This record gives sequence, C-alpha cells and structure tokens, in this order.
Amino acid sequence: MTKQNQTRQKMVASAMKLQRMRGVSGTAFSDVIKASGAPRGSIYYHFPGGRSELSAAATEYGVEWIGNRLDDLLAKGDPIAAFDGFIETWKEIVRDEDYLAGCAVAAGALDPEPVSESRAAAREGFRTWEKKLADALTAAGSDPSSAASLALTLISGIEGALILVRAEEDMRPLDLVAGRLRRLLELELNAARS
Amino acid sequence: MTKQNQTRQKMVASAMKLQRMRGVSGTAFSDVIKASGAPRGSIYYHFPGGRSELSAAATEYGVEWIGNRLDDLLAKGDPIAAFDGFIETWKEIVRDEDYLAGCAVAAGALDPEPVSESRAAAREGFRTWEKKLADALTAAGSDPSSAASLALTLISGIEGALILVRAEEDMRPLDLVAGRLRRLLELELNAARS
DNA sequence: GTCTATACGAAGATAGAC
DNA sequence: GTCTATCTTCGTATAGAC
Repeated sequence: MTKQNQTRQKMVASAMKLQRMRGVSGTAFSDVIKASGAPRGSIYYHFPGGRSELSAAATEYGVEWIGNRLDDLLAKGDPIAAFDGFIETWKEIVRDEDYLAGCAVAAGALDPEPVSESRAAAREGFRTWEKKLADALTAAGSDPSSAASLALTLISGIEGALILVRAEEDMRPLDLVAGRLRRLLELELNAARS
Repeated sequence: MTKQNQTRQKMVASAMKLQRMRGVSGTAFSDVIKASGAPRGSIYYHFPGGRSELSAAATEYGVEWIGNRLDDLLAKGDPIAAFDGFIETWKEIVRDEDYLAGCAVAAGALDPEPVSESRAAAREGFRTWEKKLADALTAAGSDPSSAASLALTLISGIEGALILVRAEEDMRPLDLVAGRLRRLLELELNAARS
C-alpha cells in the first residue's frame, strides 16, 4: 500500500468509527485528524471533494466492514449461527464505545444534506447486506420473496434496536429483539424444511 | 395559552419537525427561527439553557406526539388495527418530507453529545411507547413478558425500517417490514387465544 | 504529501436597549 | 418579550511554501 493510501485509509477508518458515535454532521475533520493521527495538511490532498467525500468513503467502509463479517459468518452455511455471530459483532461494537455507538451506515443514511453521497452509499450498502442475507436464506431453502422480506426485517430490527440501545445506554433492547428475530428465523427455516 | 407559551410551542414544534429530517446536531437555531417564524431575539428568553434545552424539548414533544396517536389507535381495543394505523401514521410523516424524514425521538437518541438531555428524553419516550404497546398486547391476552419483547421488536423494526426508507428514498422497506411485523403480531394474539 | 497561514461563514451565546 | 449588536468558537476551504 502506498503512503497516500495508508494515510487515507487511516482517516477513513477513523471517520467510520466516529460516524458510528457522532453521525455524519457531528464528525468534523478535526476529530478525524485527532483520532487517526493523520497530518492536518493532507486532508484536501486525499479528499479533494472535502468533507462530503470523506463521509461517503467512511460510509462505504462501514458497508464493507460489516459486509465482510457477514460473508465470514454466512460462509459456514448455518444461517442461525450466522445470525448469532452477527448479533455478537454488534454487541462488541456497542460495548467498545460504552453504548454510544451505532451503525456507521445508518449514520450515512441520516446525513442531513438534501443530496448526499453518504446516503447513496448507505442505500447501496443496505441492498448489498440484504442480498447476502436473502441469498443465504434462499440457499437454506427459503422462498426467495419471503427471504427478501425476512432479510429486510432482520436488518431493520437490528438497526432499530441499536437506536434503543443507545437511548437506554444498555444492551437489553438488542438482546430482547435479537431473541425475537432469531425465533422468526428459525420459523422460516423450519417451514422451508417441511 | 400565554404568548410566551405560544411562541415557545411554535419553536418546539418546528424543532421537532426539523429534527426528524436533520437530526439534533443538524438543526440550528436559525433553522428553527426560519421554520417557526418566531422572533430571533426571544430564543434565550424561552430557552435559557440554549440549544440543548430546545432539542430536549423537541424530543419530548416528539414522544408526546407519537404517544398521543398511539393512545388514540390503541383505545379501540384492536391491536392489529392499531398497528396498521401506526404504520400509516409513519408513512404520512415520511411522505410529507419526500422520504427524508424519520423519527424525531430516534434523532434525540442519536444526539452526539456525550451527555444529552435529548437522549434522556428519548429513553423515557421509548419506554413510554413500549409500555403502551405492551399493555395493549397484555390486555389482548398476551403473556406480559412476551408482550414486552414483542413491543420492543415492533418499535425497533419500525425505527430501523425508517432508516432504510430514508436510504432508499422509497417506502418499500417499511411496507415489507410492516407486513412481517404484522404477521408476528397476529401470531402472538392467536397464540394468546388458544 | 504535508505544512502554515488565512479567509470565510455559520452557529452558539451574552449584554443591554426598547 | 423581543431587538440589535457583538463576541467567540468552530468548521470548511483555499493558497502557496517546502
């Protein structure tokens, strides 16, 4: 990796993490510089498009980060175990930031700008995640159209629970919602088998 | 209502609506002034605590606003019909802002400030909503502990779907998720009856 | 690739007049 | 209750040196 890409990548990774906590409009260049240790003077060298380019890249990186975990978890062919692992991943993220972190991609979707590259990246990201999940469910025997709506429901349920967790500053909402969603998943896969 | 309260209330209502679109950190005093038509010079008269006092009041008002609709819908004693009406309420909110609005209370929960009155208001609000729903489910015959987790799942699912709707700038995610959640609700109430 | 200096605007907040 | 003026801080962005 070239030095350009190293520095740029450090900034993107830090911006993604900050975005989980502070959202797009709450994450300033100065915060990213501080967190990443990247040099102040190189911001507009790496991100000629300015702040919006950085937040879009951060959102894309968040998509990729979760997408990779999803791939790893789903590769083993057991959707239920993958779901459990996915929930555990989210719990680690949240715990690491004392319940004040959510999803960087959701943050991208909530970018206040009326036209936003971050929101576009979030849209693509959610579609990608949805497809990964739906494909895995279909492979496990689920009806394709049912798999699509279930994938969407799982993602929505988790994203919503992350907001409640933040409000409560406690893991309980995610635990309870995850339990419900897991049973929904079991139901779907049992129905598929019969 | 005194003039003080009239002006203050106009500001709070406008701030709540802006918060749905732009979040807490994206909603400035100047935006609220413009949207509400309230006089510039009276901000710190009505909100001595400044911006954080306004956003907390806006979040509380969002809690109340949705809470009132929930009360109306649940008063008829049919949780399924209430659910349908609740979804319709959200669709109206979203449609009115061309898919770029979400939940003002979720926005309060996502306030970037490490210690936040808005987040505290969101926490209380979610608990209040959860209790209203859970009580209605219990009244319809559901087991109390099951009702609690279902209420949480419904709220989370809707909150998450609102984020996906914003990302897609399309109602599809909410429609599909609502369909799934509705069936979950039917299942619960049928089980309660048997 | 990175630095400093600088310009600019936006936003929060306070003081004192009316 | 509301106004204007003012202060300050912060964040984005550009220019030009190294």
